Amino acid sequence: MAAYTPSALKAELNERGWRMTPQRETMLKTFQNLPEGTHLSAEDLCDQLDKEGEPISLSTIYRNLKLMARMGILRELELAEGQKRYEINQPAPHHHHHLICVRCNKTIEFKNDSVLKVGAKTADRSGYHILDCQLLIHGICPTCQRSIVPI
Amino acid sequence: MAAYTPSALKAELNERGWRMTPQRETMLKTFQNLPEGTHLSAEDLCDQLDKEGEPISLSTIYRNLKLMARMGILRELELAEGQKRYEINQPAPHHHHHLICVRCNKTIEFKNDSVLKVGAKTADRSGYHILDCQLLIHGICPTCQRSIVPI
DNA sequence: GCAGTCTTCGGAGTCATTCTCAATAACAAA
DNA sequence: TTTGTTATTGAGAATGACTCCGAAGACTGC
Ligand SMILES: [Mn+2]
Ligand SMILES: [Mn+2]
Ligand SMILES: [Zn+2]
Ligand SMILES: [Zn+2]
Repeated sequence: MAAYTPSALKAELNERGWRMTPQRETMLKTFQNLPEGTHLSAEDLCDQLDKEGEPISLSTIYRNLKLMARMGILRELELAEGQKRYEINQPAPHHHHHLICVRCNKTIEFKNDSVLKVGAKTADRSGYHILDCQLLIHGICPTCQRSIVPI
Repeated sequence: MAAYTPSALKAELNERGWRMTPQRETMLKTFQNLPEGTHLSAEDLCDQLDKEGEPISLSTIYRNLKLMARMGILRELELAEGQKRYEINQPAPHHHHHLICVRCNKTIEFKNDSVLKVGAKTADRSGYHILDCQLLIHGICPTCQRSIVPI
């Protein structure tokens, strides 16, 4: 749950016998420069990097998304149906949670420090090294409540 | 976020122009009678119903799991990799959250009313009709912290 | 530099989930 | 109770997000 510089990432990778690569640095920088509220899928990221002239193969993207999520650099989100989305894992002042409409997937981000504290305390009590803490609220948004469309 | 009887389920289904079926009643009862801490995948449920002599086709199970989750009767959980798991959505005294090890998927359930209140308040403030509220903590469990196995 | 091995790439493969459609059966109205 | 309408089921096919594979490339430590 800390912000990473490329060299901090390299240090942590090497410490575990892994290697820094241009692809990993590109992915880190891309996520760090994303506007708040952006949640990228693997394909989204692949397309965006293509457009920016720094293409990375889809397999590499999948591999490194999972790696960086398990290192606590990225958070893995299950917001919409069918595919995982990722965002940078920011510490306290930027850390946030998600409120999602199950019908139209409209997503609202919100912050709450007390939830974050509950998360830290709970993980600690069980001896877990915490990587991410997200409150997920599913509901039906005002628009969808009014709509006649079922489900 | 309320407990359902078969007739309450039928009433709510009919209200929307949908129908009560033996399959839906069987699924509801099965989830209600599950021991606490049980998280079933679609295939788990299919296998269990086969053994109990009340088989339901896998397509029907998938269809109704999603339906019941969107009605707020079941909660859809993304605990392990690769498949969704479901449990009954209990109100306040039984409602709980999950702490998960990203390496071995060991899962601990815990209760916290203040988080539940934050969830209700947040949904309300945005006009969302709340269906589920789950705090998801990802971390590394004590055993996996000690293990030499990477990632 | 060099050896060792971690990583990348592209394509093939996997499998959870969704789709299709004919047959069935709730539901509501008569 | 009977009947018409149409939601639902079941079996298998199809989809697609994701993983695996193997050869080629490239970090790291020595
Ligand atoms: Mn977000
Ligand atoms: Mn649970
Ligand atoms: Zn909506
Ligand atoms: Zn573990």
